[in-house]
Amino acid sequence: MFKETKTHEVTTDVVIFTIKDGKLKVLLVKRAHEPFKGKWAIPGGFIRISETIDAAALRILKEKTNVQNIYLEQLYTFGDPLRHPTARVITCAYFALIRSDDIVLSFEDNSEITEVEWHPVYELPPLAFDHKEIIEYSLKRVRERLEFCPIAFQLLPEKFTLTELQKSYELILDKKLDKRNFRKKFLALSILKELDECTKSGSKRPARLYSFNEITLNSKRGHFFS
Amino acid sequence: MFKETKTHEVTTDVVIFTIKDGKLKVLLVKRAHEPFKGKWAIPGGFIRISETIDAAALRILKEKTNVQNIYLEQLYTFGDPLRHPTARVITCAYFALIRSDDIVLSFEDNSEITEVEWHPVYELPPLAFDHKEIIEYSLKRVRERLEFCPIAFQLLPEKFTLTELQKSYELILDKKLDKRNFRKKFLALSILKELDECTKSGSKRPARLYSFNEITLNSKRGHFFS
DNA sequence: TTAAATAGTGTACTTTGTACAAATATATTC
DNA sequence: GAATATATTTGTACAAAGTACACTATTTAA
Repeated sequence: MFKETKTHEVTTDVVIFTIKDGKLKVLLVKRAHEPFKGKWAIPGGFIRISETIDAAALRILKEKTNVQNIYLEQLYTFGDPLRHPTARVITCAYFALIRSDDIVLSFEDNSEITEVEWHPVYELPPLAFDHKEIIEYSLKRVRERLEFCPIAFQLLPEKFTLTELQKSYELILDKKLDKRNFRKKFLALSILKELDECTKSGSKRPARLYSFNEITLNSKRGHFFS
Repeated sequence: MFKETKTHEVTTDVVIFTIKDGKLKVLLVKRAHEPFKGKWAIPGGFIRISETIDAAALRILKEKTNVQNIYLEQLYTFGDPLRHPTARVITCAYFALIRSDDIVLSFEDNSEITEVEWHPVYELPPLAFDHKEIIEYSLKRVRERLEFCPIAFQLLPEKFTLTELQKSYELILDKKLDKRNFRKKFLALSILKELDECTKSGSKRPARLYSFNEITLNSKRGHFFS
């Protein structure tokens, strides 16, 4: 069925989420070579022999987006012997949340890849390997996190309106939320700092701007205050 | 610092919990060889080239305890380059919950190990590698699962009293719970089947026996009804 | 029969979540 | 500058879930 190799190869793949053009999107790269040449895939690469897995995931992230200091959490390790058609490759998957503003996607002269692009997570193209499963699982995890911890702020600019915050929740949970209840809950949490500024009205009534108070995140679990 | 190898080695280690003698315990094995010769460790082994990671974890579990069909969940993948003193070994850790009755621990003529024993999780000996961290993290995970899903039944015999059930929660959470509230909550969940039997009074007033209704567990997340 | 041990039970209060509709502030346009 | 369109903002009543808390009942053993 597949070529036996002496050892496993170990990679890390990173599902990178952002909100862009009013949609929840993931970063995909188009593969230059077989297997799955020309297919879209989530960015990934081999873990180097002297680097931690976290460091490898961060390196992959940085190669493609040039961002650091963002929410990055280990998701799950996928190791079906048949997930790669020609070798035994175990991948330790991560997911990340970033703000898409001022991010310039890049290849870094990487001949492995012919394109890098944001794709709406609810309208994905056919994907290489088991990457569809990995994205679905990371979406599930992000939703779970959202229940306990306002990680959505990783997707928002420094200053944001309550409507923008709610919109990010709705995009991730893929359902409408009640405006009054959403505000009540968030204001009760006292993790929002009400600013003296308002939107300079791109349209209609200006909205109050908020920022997040400092939050200590434990990336291994994603709870408040570790 | 450590010998460079061409590739990573990939293992799986399994934290196996049980309740025995009124204590929450984990299964440890004593290592026969270096590194960490003579030190206690959680059972583990290399993932074979054609087996899934789940299958490898299950194999390790079966080698030591001869049980199957129990709750086994992937925990986290630990990959610090310094976690193993002489090689680069990435380990995909799992945890399992089993009933300790009628379990015969075994080596299977394994020269890697000189002893197999249950150890109270709150009084651990010095452990090999990063196994202390792995056990601590799995304890944290078991506690999280307990909030959503009655996985504690994996630790109990087929028929049990509410006091026994509560005791298992108290051992895992490491705190006392209120008897009335505990009972109210569980009976409201309607996942318990009240039996017509009582304990044949090993002591004092006999207690009603219960069993669990069939529950569909999704081991990747551990929620009710997948 | 009495004492000791464990099993079993209910109520008031607090907190959290949910359903739901009207008034307000600005920009645009006529 | 008046009217209109659009997005912002606000509160209350009800339901559900969690928490604190103390006494009675049944059995065994002395």
